[in-house]
Order: sequence, then structure tokens, then C-alpha cells
Amino acid sequence: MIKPRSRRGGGRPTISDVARKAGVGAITVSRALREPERVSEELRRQIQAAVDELGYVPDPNARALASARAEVFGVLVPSLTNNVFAEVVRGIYDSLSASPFRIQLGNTHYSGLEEERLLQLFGSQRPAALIVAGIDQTPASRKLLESAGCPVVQVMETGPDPVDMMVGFSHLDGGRTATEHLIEAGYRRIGFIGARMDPRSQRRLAGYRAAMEAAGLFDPRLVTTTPVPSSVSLGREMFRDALAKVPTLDGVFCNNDDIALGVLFECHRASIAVPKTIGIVGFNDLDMMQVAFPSITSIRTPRYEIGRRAVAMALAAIAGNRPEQRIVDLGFELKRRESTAR
Amino acid sequence: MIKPRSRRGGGRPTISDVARKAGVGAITVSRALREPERVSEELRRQIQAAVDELGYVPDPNARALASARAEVFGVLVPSLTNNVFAEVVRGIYDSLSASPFRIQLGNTHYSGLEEERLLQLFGSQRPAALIVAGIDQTPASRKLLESAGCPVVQVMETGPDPVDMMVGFSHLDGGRTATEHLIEAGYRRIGFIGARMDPRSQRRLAGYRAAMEAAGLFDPRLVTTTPVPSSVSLGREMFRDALAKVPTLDGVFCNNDDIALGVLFECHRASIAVPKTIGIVGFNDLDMMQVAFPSITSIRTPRYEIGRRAVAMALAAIAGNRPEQRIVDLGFELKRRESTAR
DNA sequence: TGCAAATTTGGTAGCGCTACCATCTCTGTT
DNA sequence: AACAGAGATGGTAGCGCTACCAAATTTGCA
Repeated sequence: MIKPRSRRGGGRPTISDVARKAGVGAITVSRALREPERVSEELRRQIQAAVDELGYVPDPNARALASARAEVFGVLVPSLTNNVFAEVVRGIYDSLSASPFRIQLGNTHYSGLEEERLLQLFGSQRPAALIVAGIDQTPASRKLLESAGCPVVQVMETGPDPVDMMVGFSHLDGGRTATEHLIEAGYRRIGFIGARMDPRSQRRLAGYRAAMEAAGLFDPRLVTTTPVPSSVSLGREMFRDALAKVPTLDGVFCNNDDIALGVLFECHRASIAVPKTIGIVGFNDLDMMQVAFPSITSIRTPRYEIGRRAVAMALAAIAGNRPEQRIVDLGFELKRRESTAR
Repeated sequence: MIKPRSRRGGGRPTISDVARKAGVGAITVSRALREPERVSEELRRQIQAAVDELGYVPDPNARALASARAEVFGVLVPSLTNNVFAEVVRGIYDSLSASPFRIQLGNTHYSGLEEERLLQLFGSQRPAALIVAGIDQTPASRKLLESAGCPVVQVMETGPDPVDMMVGFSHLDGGRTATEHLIEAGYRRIGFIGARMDPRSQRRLAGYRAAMEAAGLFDPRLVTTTPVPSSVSLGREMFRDALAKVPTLDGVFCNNDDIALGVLFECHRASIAVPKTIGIVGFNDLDMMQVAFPSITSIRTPRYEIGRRAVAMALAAIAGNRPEQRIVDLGFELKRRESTAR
């Protein structure tokens, strides 16, 4: 006689407990939970009653092991505190909360090596989908993504060569649009101030440069960058540096809104008139940009929407109808405000 | 003759593959990976070589199923985009990245019901530890936490009755300290402006009230609150409301820094002198507070440190040496700045 | 030297679930 | 009436790993 070993798992009800109580086979319970339409109305009710009574919750680990597929979306972002990625993650989270999928979050700290390590780790779970920020994966990371055996969505940017799918916008165009706006507004000695200088910042800088060169205004001394992580206080400092380098500066395109805010505050402090003496443009259009005094022109980016769309595409692919449009450009929008209204 | 079914899992190497290659039993490989000191030097080397050659990564799902314990920390926060919680999560993440534990993130959206749902869900994974924001769980949530069978750390606040462990600080004291500072600086008609009004905001308000009453300055018309989520633009609007209600207002203690920034910008816009006409105090002390012009007095809160400490305590408990101090108050610090330097 | 105790290794039997196939109804069709 | 086909249900055999116990080997010590 086989005596069931005292439960390792601390006595939580299992699928067989439910099956016994409902008077059906375990597999039928499994089906009732995952594909209700394949189980008769009546059994479904009985099973649901048993589930409720026992407080049964399926064990996701057992599920993942048996089906060789975890109900997990792996999400890789370079930062958890940067509002931009927080918004993307929020979009992903909100779109997934009604589904059975969980999120496995990874923070690459802007490091390609760390990204590889996390991808390796995530792969061991056989995730249902992978969402990664950026399009500049290392060759090793790219290989891992290609062999992940699940839908992959690269987010934040668009580019010519997706691993699988892409949702984002062109940072180069964003940088160019911002700069062209300053030029049109009559600014001439327009600086670029950029922190962190990750690939997206690099492309914004490239857009700035393209616009400046097209207008015959480019001067390398106008560009101030640092690998240091971005912050409002850094924005203030960098602006002072830029001004010291080029006293005739009359405008700045900032890498992001934090930097722009730092610039604005320094202008207040130094009694530099905005937009009269200096024009300011930010990037991302955080809420505070429209409240600032003067309000700050910025490039609005669809961060939350990127998260939502990435999930929608991944879910479609999982369901078997992979979207025909594999690269989705959600664009951006120039928000003209007081800081450039000369 | 039993023919092994074609691998469901897509041919990734398993522990038996490693064992075969290393010429040992599967269980020895398992041990070499989890408790290396229990395996002889020599076998360990052989096994490591086989692991490297095959690129073996253990399947966390199988592991969790077999050991009835997932290497997962469940983390519940009310918001992903609020910088405060993002910092806590970053602290948790950083402290855990060197360990084998993963993070399962849950966003309660400030809802007790959602918290219960997530706790139920998380419980089904038998996490190694749970970290939850706040101390105001519903009775059902509390029961779930108590029966989770793993260390539980409540973070952000301190209180008298922990489920298990606590790391945070007193929001009531924070609110009182901020308000007392304004009173000492000579402000009299000091308003409270608060958005969202979650339990922590409520306690800051209680601290404000205590300080005002102690000074004989309390007037309910000085209090302006809303359940709407906090933002810089909301801060601006609420300040206008507050001023319309009480034109003699000469100071504000803001629920958080976003609100404070909105107040500051509105002061600029309306040409209200800060700190002369109005004194401003924020809460949390985000980086931008010290850069703002004028710089804004705020209560610095140890958000990142809370995350680190919560993990440290949970890891200690998992390792068997539960910290004797179960409630850790990390305190806060009043940062005096220009916005209250009358 | 002999024997108990400690150390190292391995076999077996699941963990809770689902893929796969088999069985058993019911239709509907000829 | 006979039978194919569809739909509903169940049994069996793992998924990849570890808990538990047993066996083999080494060590310690009287």
C-alpha cells in the first residue's frame, strides 16, 4: 500500500483535490481552467464550485514544467527609476494584468554584458515572450534573443533589422525636429546637452547635428556630453559648463527633460531670460514641462503606449496571428511652449 | 524498450545530460550546484566543466516544483512610476542581483482588493520572501501574509504591529517636523496640500495637524486634499484653489515634491515671492528640490536604503538568523533650503 | 586493529501539472 | 440500422529537478 508522502508543499490543495471533490478527472479540471469551451457547461460549474470551496490556485511552476512554457513575459530595461522606462513598464504591466502572464523584470543598468547575463537567465525559464529596450544588443544577446523560441519585441526605437518585432520611434528624427524648431524660432548658437549618452541619446545627438549642419550652424564646441547618469542637478552643471565654453549660446536642445529643467533653474538663478536670451527644448515631455515657468518645449514620446503596443503584438504572436507589420513607429510630437516662443 | 519522448522542452540540456557527461549521478550535479561544499573538489571540477561545455542553466520551474520553494521575492508596490517606489524597487533589485533570487513585481494601484488578488497569486508560487509597501493591509491580506510561510517585510512605514518585519520611518513625524519647521521660520497661515491621500499621506497630514494644533494655528480651511493621483500640474492647480480659499496663506507643506514643484512654478507665474510671501516644504527630497530656484526645503526619505535593508532582513531570515530587531526605523532628515529661509 | 561516526555518492520516488493518446458518448448521414 | 465524425472525458507518462533514504567510502578514536 502506497502512502502519500506528507505533502512537501504544505498542504495547499492540488488539482487532484479539486478533481476528487468535483468528481471528475484531474485533466478535466486542467482543461476547465485553461480552455473552458472544451468542457461541458455542467462540469465547468461543478469544477468552479470545487475550486472556490478549496481556494485552489494552480501552481505556476508545475504548469511551466509540464507545458515547457512559463506564463512569463521577460522585460529588460536599462533603468528602473528613469521615468521613461517606468512608463513603458507600467504600460506593459497594465496590458498584462488581465492576462495570466506575469512579468519578470530585468535591469540591465545600461550594460550590454548585464543584458546578456539576464537574457541567459530569462531563457532558462522559457518565457512566453521577451520585451527588451533598445535595438543595440550585443551579438551574443541577439543570438540569445533569436534562439529564445518565443516572440521578441524590441521597444523604444525603430530600426531596419528587428530580431522579431519592434515598437518605438526615431530618436534621430526627434533630435532633428527639436533642433529645427529652435532654428526656425530664430536661435543660432544652439547647444546640445546630453547625459548618459546611451544609444538613444547618441541618435538624438545625431539628429541635432544633422539639423545644425543642414542650416550651416554646426560647431563641435556647442556639444556638451557626459556618460554620467542624467539628473536635474547635472543639467544645471552642464549648462554652466556649456555657457562657459560658448558665452554666445542662445539655445539648448537637452537630451531629456531632467536636463532641461536643470537648465531652466540655472537660467532663473543667473537671471538669464527664457526664451528671450536662451531657448530651451527638452525630450520626453514629462508632466512638469507644461507646468514649468516658463513652460518648456519638449518632444512628447509615447512611452506608455509603447508598452501597451509591445504587449499587444506579443500576445497576438503567441495566439498565432503574428502581426503583419513587424515594425511599428509610434512617432513623437513637438510640444511648442513658452521656452522657445521668442 | 522505452524510448524517451522527443523533448518537450526544445532540447536544452538537463541535469542528467550534465551528469552523464561528468560521469556522476544527477543528484550529485544538483548538489554541486547548490551546496558545493558537500561535493569533493574533484567531482566539482568535472561537473563545472560539463556545465560550461553544455551551457547548462538549471530550470527554475523544475527546481521550484521539486523543492516546494521558488527562488522568488514577491514585491508589492502601489505604483511603478512614482519615483519613491521606483527607488525602493531599485534598492531591492540591486540587493538581490547577486543572489539567486528573482523578483516578482506586483502593482496594487493603491487598491486593497488588488493587493489581496496579487497576494493570492504570489502565494501560489511559494515565494522565498514577500516585501509589501505599507502597513495598512486589509484583514484578508494580512491573513494571506501571515500564512505565506516565508519572511514578510512591510516597507515604507513603521508601526506597532508588524506581520513579521518592518523597515521604514514615521510619516506622522515627518509631517510634524516639516510643519514645525515652517512655524519656527515664522509662517502662520500654513496650508497642507495633498494629493492621492493614501495612508502615508494621511499620516503626514496628521503630523501637520498635530503641529498646527500644538501651536494653536490649526484651521480646517487650510487643508486642501484630493484623491486624484499626484502630479506637478495638480500641485499648481491645488495651490491656486488653496490660495483662493485662504488668500492670507503664507506657507504650504506639500504631500510630496511633485506638488511642491507645482506650487513653486505657480508662485513664479503669479509673481508670489518665495520664501518671502510664501514658504514651501516638500516631501521625499527628490534631486530636483536642491536645484530648483529657489531651492525647496524637503524631508529626505531613505527610499533606496529601505529596499536594501528589507532585502537584507529577509535574506537573514531565510538563512535562519532572523534579526532580533524586527522593526527598523530608518528615519528621515529635514533639508532646509531657500524656500523657507525667510 | 576494530568499529562507530562522518563524509561522499547514488537510487528512487515524487513535486503538481499537462501533452498525448485512448475511450466513450452523442450526433448526423447514407 | 450501421457507421463515420465530432465532442467530451479520462488514463498514463512524463516535464527537470530535489527530498529522502541507502550504500559505499573514509576518518577518528579507543
